[in-house]
Amino acid sequence: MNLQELNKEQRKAAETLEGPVLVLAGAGSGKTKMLTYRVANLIAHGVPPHSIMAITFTNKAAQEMRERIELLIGDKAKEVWLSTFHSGCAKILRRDIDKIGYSRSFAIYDDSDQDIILKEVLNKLNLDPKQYPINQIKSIISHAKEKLLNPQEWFEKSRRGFFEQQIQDIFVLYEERLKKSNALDFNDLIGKTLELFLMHPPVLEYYQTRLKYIHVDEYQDTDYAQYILVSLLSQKSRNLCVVGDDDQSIYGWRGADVKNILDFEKDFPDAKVIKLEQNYRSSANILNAANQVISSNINRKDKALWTKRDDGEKIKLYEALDERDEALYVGKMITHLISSGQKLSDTAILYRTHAQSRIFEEVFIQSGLRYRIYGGLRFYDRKEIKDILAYLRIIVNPTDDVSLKRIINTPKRGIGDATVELLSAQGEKEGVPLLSVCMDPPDSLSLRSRNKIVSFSQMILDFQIKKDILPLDQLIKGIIDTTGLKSQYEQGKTEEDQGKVDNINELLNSVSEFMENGDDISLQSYVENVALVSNFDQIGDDSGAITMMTLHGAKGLEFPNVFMVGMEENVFPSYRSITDEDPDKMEEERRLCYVGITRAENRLFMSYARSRRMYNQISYNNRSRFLDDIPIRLIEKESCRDRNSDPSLDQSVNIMHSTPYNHPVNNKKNMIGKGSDSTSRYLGATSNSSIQLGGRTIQGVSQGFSNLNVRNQKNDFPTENLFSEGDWVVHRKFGKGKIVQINGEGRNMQAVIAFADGQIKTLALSIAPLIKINSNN
DNA sequence: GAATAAATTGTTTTT
DNA sequence: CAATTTATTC
Repeated sequence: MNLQELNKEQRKAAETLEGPVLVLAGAGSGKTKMLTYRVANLIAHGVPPHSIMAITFTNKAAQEMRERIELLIGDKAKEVWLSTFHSGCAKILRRDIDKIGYSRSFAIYDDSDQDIILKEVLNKLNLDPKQYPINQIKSIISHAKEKLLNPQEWFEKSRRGFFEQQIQDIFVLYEERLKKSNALDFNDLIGKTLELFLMHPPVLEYYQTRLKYIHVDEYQDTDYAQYILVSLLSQKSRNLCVVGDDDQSIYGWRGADVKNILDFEKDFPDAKVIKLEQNYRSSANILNAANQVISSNINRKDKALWTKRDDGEKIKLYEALDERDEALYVGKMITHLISSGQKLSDTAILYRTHAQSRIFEEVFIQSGLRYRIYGGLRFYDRKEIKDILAYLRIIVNPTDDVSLKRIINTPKRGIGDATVELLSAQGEKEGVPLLSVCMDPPDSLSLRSRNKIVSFSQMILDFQIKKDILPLDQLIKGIIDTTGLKSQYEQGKTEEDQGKVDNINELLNSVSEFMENGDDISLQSYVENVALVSNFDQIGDDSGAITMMTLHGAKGLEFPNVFMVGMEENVFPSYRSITDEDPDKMEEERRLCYVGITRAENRLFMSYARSRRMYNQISYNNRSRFLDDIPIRLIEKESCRDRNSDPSLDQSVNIMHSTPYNHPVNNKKNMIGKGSDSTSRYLGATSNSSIQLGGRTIQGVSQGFSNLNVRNQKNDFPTENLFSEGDWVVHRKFGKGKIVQINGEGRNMQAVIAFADGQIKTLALSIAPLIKINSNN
C-alpha cells in the first residue's frame, strides 16, 4: 500500500485514524479509493482486520470495496466486516435475537409479504382498502419505524384524528402478525438490533469492543434509526468515520435524513472535517454543467468541484418528437459510438422511472443492441421463483404463515381458498402457526380435504428432515421435482412458461454459485441472502451490453457515455415533486439530476420528447427546468426532423435492422436479475445456464426424493431425524416447549417436553402435532 | 375447486 | 396498457 497515490485531502482522510472524522466527498472525488486506503492503513498500523467495520449502501458496493482492499493487503481483507446496514444487522440478529423473544430462524418479510399481511389486517378490521391504501399504510409504518416509533408513539405524534386511530390499529395488528410468524420487515432489521442492544447491554458491549473502527459510506442516506445504531456502536471507541455528500442525498422519501451529515459536527464537536473536491471522473464541461444545476439549490453546504481535465465534448441535447423518436435517437447514437470503438458496456441510459425503459427495449431488440436492465422487478420476486423460495422459507421457519399460504396450493393440489381460510382462522383462534393446524386439521373439514392437507404438511416436514441431510442444491432440486413446481410450466408451450422454466434453472444455477462462493452455505443463509440482495448487486457482470437503470440505481456508478432521457417537466422532475408546499422535494429532484450528470465521464447526452404517452394518454410536457440551469455554451443542440416533412426518418430505423428479430416485448420479461440473461436468448446467443444442470446431478437427487415418497406412502414417518433433546418446539395445543428427553425408537419414540406454561408432557413423536422452531442452531 | 372470461385499478425512486 | 382481482361456468 502506498499512500502517495492519494491526493492531499484523500491522504489526510486515510491518515486520520483516531476520533470522529467527517469526509465530505463530492461526486467522483475518489471516495472509495480513500476509504479503501484508510482501511488498509489501519491494518498497517496494527489494527486487526476484524475490528474494522465499513457499512455501505448496497451489497455491490461492499463487495467492490472488499475486492479493492484485497488488492492492497491480500487475504486479510476477508476479515474486515463489510456489509450494508441491513445485512449487517441480520448477521447480528442471527446470533442473539432469541434474547428478545424471536427464534433465530426468523424470516425477513419483503414488500410483497407486507402487502399480504396488510390485506389480511384490513380484512379483519373490516376496513376498505380504498380508504386505507396499502401503499400509504406501508409507507406510514416504514416511516414510523425509521424514527423508532411504535404504533402508540406514532399516533401521539400524528394529527391524532380518526384516520390515524385506524392506522394505529392496523399497525398494531401488523406487528402482531409479524411476531406470530417470527418475521421481521426491512426496518425491523435495524430496529430490532437496536432493541437487542438496549435490552442486553453485554451484546452491545461485545460489538462496541470488537468494532473499534467504524466507517459509514453514503452517510447522507442514513435514516434516524441507522444514525442511532451507528452512534451506539461507536460510542465506546469514538472512532467513527462517515463519508458522504449532501448534494447526493436522494433517498429522503425513504426516511434518509440529510441532517445526519449536516449535523455531524454538532454531534461530534471534535470531528475532523475533510473535503474532497477534486473530481477525477468527468470532463470539465460535464462537471460545470453539474455544478450549475446543483447551485440552484438553497439547502446545501457550499462547495465546488473542480477538475484538471479538459473541457471535452459538449453536452448533446436532443429534442425528440415522441418517446419512440427519443429511443431511436439514442439507438442511433450508440451505434455511432460503437463504430468509433466504444463497447456497449461503456454506455448507460438513465431514466426517472422504470416504466420508461420499455420503448428502449423495443428499439434495441429491433436494432440488435444488447442491453441489461437493472432494478425493477427483482429476479427473486418473480412468481415462479418466489414460490420456490416460499418452500425454502417455510422449511427454515415453520411459523412463517405468509409463505405457507403462498404454497399450500401451489402447484395446485386441491386445497382451495375456503379451506385455507378456515385453517387460517383456526390457527389464529388458537394462536398457533398455520402449519400446526395443517398437521391436524379440524374435523369440520371433509376427509378428502384433510387427507390433502395432512399429506402436504408431511411433505413439508420431510423437506425439513432433508434439509439437514442433503446439500443445498440437491435439496432445492428435490423440492422442485417433488412438488412439480417446474414441470407445471414445462407442459405449457407459451413463451412465458418457457421463460419460467429458464428462470427456475437459473435459480438452481445461482444456488450452485452461492455454494461455491459463500462460507456459510446453510439453507438459512441462502434464504437470508436472497432477501437482502437487490438487482443492483450484480452490475458489471456483462461487458457486452448497454446498461439501463433509474437515476437512483446509478448512484455510485460511472460510465464513459451517459444518456439522460425523458428530461421533461412532470417526468423529471416528477409531477409529484412539483408542488409549492414542499420545495424540499424539488431540491431532492435536483440532486438526483446532479447525480445523473456526474455519472458521465466523457460524453453526456440529454433528451426530451415533445409528446409522450404516459398513463395511457398523450401528454405534452415542457423541457425540464434542469436543462435551463445548464449554460448554453456547454450544450450542442440537435432537433428531430419533422416526421411529416421528412419521411426518411423512419428509414433511419431500418439502418439498424442488421439483425431483425420479431420477438414480442413481453413486459418485465427482459428485466435482468441475478445471473439471468434473457437478452442473450433474444439475440441468439447461447446461454450456458441450463447446460450445467443436465444429467447426473438431477438424477441423483430425484432418486433420493423418490425414496422419500415411498416412505410417505407407507406412512412411516422418520421422526428420529427430526427431533433431538434440547430442541424447542411448538405444540398445537400446549404452545412452546423444550424437549428434555427422548425415549424409545422409530414409531414408538416419545419425547418428554417442558412447556412454557409449566406443564410437562410425554408425547408420541409420530403423532404429536409438533413443530421444531430452533431449526438451525 | 379450477379454469376461463370480464372487470378493475394503478404508475417514483429501494435496502 | 397490463397486471391483478372478481365473476362465471363447468
